[in-house]
Amino acid sequence: MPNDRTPHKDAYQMILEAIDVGVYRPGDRLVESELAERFGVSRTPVREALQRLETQSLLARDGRSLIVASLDHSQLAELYVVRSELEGLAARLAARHANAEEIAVLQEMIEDDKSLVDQPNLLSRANRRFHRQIHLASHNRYLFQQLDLVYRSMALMATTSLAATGRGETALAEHQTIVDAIRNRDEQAAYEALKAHISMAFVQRLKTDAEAHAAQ
Amino acid sequence: MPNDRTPHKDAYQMILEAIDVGVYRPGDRLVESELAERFGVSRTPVREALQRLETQSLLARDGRSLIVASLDHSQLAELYVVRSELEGLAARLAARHANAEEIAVLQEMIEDDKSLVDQPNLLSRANRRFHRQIHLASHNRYLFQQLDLVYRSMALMATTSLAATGRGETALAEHQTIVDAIRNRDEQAAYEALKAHISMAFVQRLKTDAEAHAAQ
DNA sequence: CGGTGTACGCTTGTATGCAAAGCCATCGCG
DNA sequence: CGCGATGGCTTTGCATACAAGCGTACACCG
Repeated sequence: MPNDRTPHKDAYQMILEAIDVGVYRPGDRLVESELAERFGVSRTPVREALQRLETQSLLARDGRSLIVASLDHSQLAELYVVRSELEGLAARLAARHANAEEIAVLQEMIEDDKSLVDQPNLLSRANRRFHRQIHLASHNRYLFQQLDLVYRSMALMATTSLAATGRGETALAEHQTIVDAIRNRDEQAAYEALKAHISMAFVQRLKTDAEAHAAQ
Repeated sequence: MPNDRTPHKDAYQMILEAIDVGVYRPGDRLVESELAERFGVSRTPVREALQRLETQSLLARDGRSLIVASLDHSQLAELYVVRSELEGLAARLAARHANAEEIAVLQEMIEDDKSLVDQPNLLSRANRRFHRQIHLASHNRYLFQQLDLVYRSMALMATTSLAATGRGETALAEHQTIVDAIRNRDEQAAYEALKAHISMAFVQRLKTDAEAHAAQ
């Protein structure tokens, strides 16, 4: 366990990270006293963290206790529909509202990320940063918040879909298309480019999941 | 001790309702011990409820304490942009996925609501039910959840925009247009009709707020 | 007279104890 | 031999006690 002696960021952050990293996987049961001991705090902050995670649908109730939520196929599809629309909206608004500095940052991110195409995990993190920057550039805090929720739910998916060979390069090219559209203030093009990007990611995920399922 | 007879639904529900009804108004500070006494429970469940409400942005931090969040003009505008897009998506998906029974319910709601046009408060509740039914008819639980969040935030707006004279009738006519589009499986028409409906509601709200502001 | 420091009180954050409710296992009876 | 009921253990939910931080007000000193 990394940073154990750190002045306890927050029970919430720690549990969230544990789920994100995969210490706890969908379906696992979370016991308050167990988590309390693991993180060296009492049950109270753990309880509060668990309830917050429950309201965000990262945890679900199984009888009386809480388990890590899991996404079945239809839930995955539903999530992508919502994500697609929200990301599209973010792109549209970013094309309308982003300032020159924000666009510059987006462009720099693409340049920087080119060196990461062979490291799926790092690329995945960079990818999140890129999308997050677009969300911010929309200058709409509700949209940002809703997209944050979507990304939290995506933490329940085990693997990154960027691990597939060639996906990294393709994704970066798509990112470039999106940034170009934003720079040109072409809202419709930005909207469509981002929706297409998400669609590609979804296709990739379905393929990856199918392979993982076949491998079992 | 007020409200002692209620079989303690939940601290969460009770505080939410108190905000909804207007017992606590935007900007009001919420003190744990005070709420605990008012609702006849200890601080622990109150704390948990407050944190849940905070994650939903109904409460905001002011230094160390929590206050009821308030919506300034730009936040209102941002919220409506997101709401508009999500409701539009819900209409589109409802046109695609709603079954005959759900459409029948929507139609019945319109008929029933015709008797309420002169009672803004009742009409407001009925209006929520109608929209909620569309959200359900989308058969997308993430969309439903996100829209639920949006409606929670709207609880921070004091008055209903349906109180304006004639707005009730107009709104019901718009509802009919939406249901017709859904019945005809015309996704684009449903999308546009709902977006137009939300746009009208937004215009009405801006007018209402302007009047309220002038009256001060 | 004004500014700064200190002390007190209010409020939040955390820990722990206690009660109630499931769940599982085992035992008894059909 | 199987099914059901009962008892104990595990775990959650709530209450309360305790500690720590922040703001404020008052007093003292410059």
